[in-house]
Amino acid sequence: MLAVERRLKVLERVAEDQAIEVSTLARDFQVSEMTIRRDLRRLERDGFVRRTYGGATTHLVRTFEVGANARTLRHAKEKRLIARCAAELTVGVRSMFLGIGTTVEHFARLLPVREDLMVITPSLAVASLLGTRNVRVIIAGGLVRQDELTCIGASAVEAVRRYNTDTAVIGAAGLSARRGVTELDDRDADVIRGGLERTERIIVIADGTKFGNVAMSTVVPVEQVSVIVTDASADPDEITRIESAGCEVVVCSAETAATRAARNAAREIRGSA
Amino acid sequence: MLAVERRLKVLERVAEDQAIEVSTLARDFQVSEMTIRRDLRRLERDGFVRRTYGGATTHLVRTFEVGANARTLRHAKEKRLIARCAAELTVGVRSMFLGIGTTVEHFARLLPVREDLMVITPSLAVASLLGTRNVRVIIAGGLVRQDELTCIGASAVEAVRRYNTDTAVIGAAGLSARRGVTELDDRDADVIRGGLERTERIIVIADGTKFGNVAMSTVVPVEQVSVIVTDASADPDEITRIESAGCEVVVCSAETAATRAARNAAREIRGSA
DNA sequence: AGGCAGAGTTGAACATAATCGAACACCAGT
DNA sequence: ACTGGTGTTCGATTATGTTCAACTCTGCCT
Repeated sequence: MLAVERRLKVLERVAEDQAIEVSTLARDFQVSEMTIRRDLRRLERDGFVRRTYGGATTHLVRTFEVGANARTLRHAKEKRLIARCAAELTVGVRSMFLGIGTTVEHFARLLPVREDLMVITPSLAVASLLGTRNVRVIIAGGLVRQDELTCIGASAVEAVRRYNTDTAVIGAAGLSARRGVTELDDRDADVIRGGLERTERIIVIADGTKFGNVAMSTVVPVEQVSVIVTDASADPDEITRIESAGCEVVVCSAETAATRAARNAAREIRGSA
Repeated sequence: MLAVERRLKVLERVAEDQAIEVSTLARDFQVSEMTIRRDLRRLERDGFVRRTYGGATTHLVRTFEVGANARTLRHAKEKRLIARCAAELTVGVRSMFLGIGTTVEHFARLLPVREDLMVITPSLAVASLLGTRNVRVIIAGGLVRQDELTCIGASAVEAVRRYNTDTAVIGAAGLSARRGVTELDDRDADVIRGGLERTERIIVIADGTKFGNVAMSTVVPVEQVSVIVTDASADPDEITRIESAGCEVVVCSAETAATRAARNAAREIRGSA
């Protein structure tokens, strides 16, 4: 195989899988890992892929798939689990505000696509994810935050405040009964707060490690949150405190997800018959 | 077998397989590799194939079914060349409007990063590309067009019209003296037109295949365009017509790009010394 | 939390293999 | 003898593989 041909195929694989390992490519193309690294370096130089430790990801969709970076990888299993549970809570919702962060991105990936669904978000990653599928997406607009690729600033806040939504699904850097839902970046917090202004129901999705954390900016107190979806690793005491503040907490487990998946599959089969 | 006959068959093989090795051809035609190289060199000179290390590929690279990435790869070499030339025209520019399309994405990839640069764009891809680097990016906002991931609609138009820019760099689906810069989607055209409203200089980047094309929506007549950057494959007659309308046309060639690269390298070496 | 060890990954440097093109020799047909 | 095509040789270039010290990540231990 020609070198150029291989490079093209490597790019094809990266684009297909969103993220791929050097070792896998080396095995599949029957060349040394060093060669793959050189190919990837070249593709990166030309801006086609993004190099990561041990592999590469597509440039645009950096956060789409597990393996993109350490943060996305972290608790990916839990996040997917949570995202799947949360997706079931939004059946029938017509308009949604989606926040930012890897958990929300997982949610966006697992959201069943419906043509009549309208989504507004300040996250470029979420917008890209849903925009390529059959969902009407509105992106906030405004200044793009460098590391997270989220829209921030006055015009972003103004944009998200214009829309009335049935449900908002947001992530959280910290989650506690005392300080509520907190974010690390106050500019992000401003925008999310704006998105929550005209929504009927707030769903927070956060893995267990976020419980008890307090980040700098409070987005919303738990009293205003309808449901928090998390996994079994969440601190039970904090859950109790949050629940006593009047906020429902749903703890997902692998079994319930599996059960639900089976049920959904059965429903689909019935539906298509 | 006659030499001309063999050359024809070589071309056939290249077209058939998209990419093929010199060694394979030499074996199949029972001639030395040197002869095949001479054949390929000749075919390349005449524009039929593209020579690569160890073989040759079709000029149109490959037809991938990878969605957006396939399109990005088409004429990628020309687009990179054009993008690199255009990047040199924007040295010192402080604020820029960037349009949509793969050529503009290439431009965004190859744009030298400067912290004092401000970019406004309706393209999620461009925003993602530059947002991860050290550039201040403003994304238009509004409805996200499904297949292209561009911001469209009234609020997107409104957003891009708010900013004053030194230079606008846009692509084109079609480019002709009669109909000017044209786009396929009128909603995209509306947004781009908005972005051009408050700019001092309009640069159009388009590979040669766009010359003479007319797409549905006219974005801007050539009279208002400052510079068009293209490659050597552009129709010379159309270039003449456009130039007589008062618009400068820069035709990039690999040599000038190579020369420039060498010059830049020399400058860097001198600079770092 | 934080430090540490070990496994895995990286890129530089060097070695090897494949490929390239220039130059020259050869051959057939004119 | 001239021309166009071809094969061969050889130094230069390019691609690839290997080794190794440095680095990164992860999980374990405190």
